[in-house]
Amino acid sequence: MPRPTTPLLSQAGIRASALEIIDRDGLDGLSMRKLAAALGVSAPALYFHYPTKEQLLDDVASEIMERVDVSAFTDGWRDGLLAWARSYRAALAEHPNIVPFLARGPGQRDASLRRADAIHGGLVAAGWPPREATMIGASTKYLVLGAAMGSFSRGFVDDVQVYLDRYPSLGDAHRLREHADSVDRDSFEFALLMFVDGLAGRLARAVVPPS
Amino acid sequence: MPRPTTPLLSQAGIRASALEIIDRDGLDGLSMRKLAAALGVSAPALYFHYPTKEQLLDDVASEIMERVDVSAFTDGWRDGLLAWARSYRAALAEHPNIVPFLARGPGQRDASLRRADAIHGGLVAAGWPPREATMIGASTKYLVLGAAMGSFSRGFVDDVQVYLDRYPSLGDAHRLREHADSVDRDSFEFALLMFVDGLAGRLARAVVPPS
DNA sequence: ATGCTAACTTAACAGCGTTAGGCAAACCAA
DNA sequence: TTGGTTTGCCTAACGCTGTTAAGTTAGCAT
Repeated sequence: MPRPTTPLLSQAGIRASALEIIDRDGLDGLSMRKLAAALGVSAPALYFHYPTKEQLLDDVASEIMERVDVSAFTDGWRDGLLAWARSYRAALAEHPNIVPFLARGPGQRDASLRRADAIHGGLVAAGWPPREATMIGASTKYLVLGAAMGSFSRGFVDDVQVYLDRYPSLGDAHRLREHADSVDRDSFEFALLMFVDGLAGRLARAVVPPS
Repeated sequence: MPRPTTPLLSQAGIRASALEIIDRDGLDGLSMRKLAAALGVSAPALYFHYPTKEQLLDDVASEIMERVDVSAFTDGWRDGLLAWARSYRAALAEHPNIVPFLARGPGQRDASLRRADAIHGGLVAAGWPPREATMIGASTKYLVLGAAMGSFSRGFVDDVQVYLDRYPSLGDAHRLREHADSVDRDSFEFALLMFVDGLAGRLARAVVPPS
C-alpha cells in the first residue's frame, strides 16, 4: 500500500489517539506501535508527522495545558490565583496519566511563557514585588503538580491509612479508595487556601508596616 | 565462571551502584546491563539479588527517604513541620534524578507509614483535628514533591524567564541557570512559610473564635 | 510524458527488562 | 570422606521498545 489517495494520518488525529491510549493504558502503555495500530497504520508512518515520541507527547501536553485559565487576574490577585490553580489542577485531573510527563518541563516554550507572563503580570499589577510574584507563580505550580502527582498516580494513601488506623470504625476496605480520593481533593483545596491566606497576611503586613 | 569463592554482589552494593548511575546519568540512564557492567557482572546476575528493577528502585528510594527527619514535632507543630519539609526537600535535592520515580508512590509501605504516623501524631498532639492533620501532611508532601520536580528536573525556568524578560539588565545568559536555581530554592522556602503562616492563622481562629 | 515529492509499506538495528538452561564451587548430611 | 543440593554466576534468547533505511506508488508540477 503506497501513498494513499487521501492521507490516513494527521497530527491532530495522532495526538487524539495518543491521549486516548494514555488515558486508558497509562503513560507507559503508549508505544508507537500500539498507537500506529490504533490508527490502522504501521509504526514508522507516524514519523512522517512527528519526528519523535517526545515531540508528540510535548504537543499532547501543550494541548492539555491550553485549557488552563490565567485570565481571572482582572478580579484581583486572590481570585486570579485561585482560578488559575483550580483550573490547572482540573486540567491535569482530566488526564492524570500524563502528569508524570508533564511534570518534567514545559512543552511549547512560547505558550507556557505566555501563561507565565499573564500570571506574573497579574500579580505585579496587584501590588506584588516582581521577585515575589515569580515565587508565588512557582509555589502555586509546585502545589498543583505535587497534588497531581500525589493524587493521580497510585499510592500516597499512607496519610489516609494512618488516619483510618486511628479511627478504624470509619473504614471498610472498599471505602478506602474513595476516601483517599476525597482526602486528596480536599487537601489540595486546603493547601491552596492556607497558602493564599499566608500571602494575604504578608501583603497586608507589607502595605501597613508594623508599628 | 561458576560460583565464586566470595560473592561478587550484594543488595547494598547493587543499590549503591544503581544510585551512582542514576545521579550521574539520570533515571533513564540506568539499565540493568549498564548497572551489571559497572559491577563487573552480567545482567541476569542481578536477578539473584533483586527480583525486578522496580523492586531495586523501590529500595534505593527507601534508602533516600530514611534520611528525612520527622522527629522535630516535639518542638511544636510549626517547627516540626518546617524541619520535616526542609529535610524532605534536602533529601530529594541530594539525588534529584530519582525524584520522578519517587513521586509515583511510597516504596516500603511500613517505613513510609511510620513516617506518616509520626507526622500525623505530632500534628494531632499539637491540637490539630485529625482530618486537618491528614490534609496538612498531604499538603506539605505536595509542596515538597512539586518543588522537587520543578526544580531538579530540567525546565520550569519559565517564570524566571519572564522575570528576566521584564528586567533584562539582570541577566547574562550564563547567570540565568544559577538565577533559576536560586529562585527555585527561595520559592520553596517562600511557599512553605506562606503555607505555615496560613495554618497558624487558621489554628488561632479555631482556638479563639471570632467575636 | 517525466521527474519529484508525499505518504505509506516491510525489514531491520540497537537497546531494554527478563527468563531459560548450563556449570562449577560451596555448603550440608550421612 | 562422600554425595547431593543449593548458590551464584554465565551465555543465549524472547519479546518489547524507539527509530532508521529502503522500497513502492499516488499525486502534482513542468
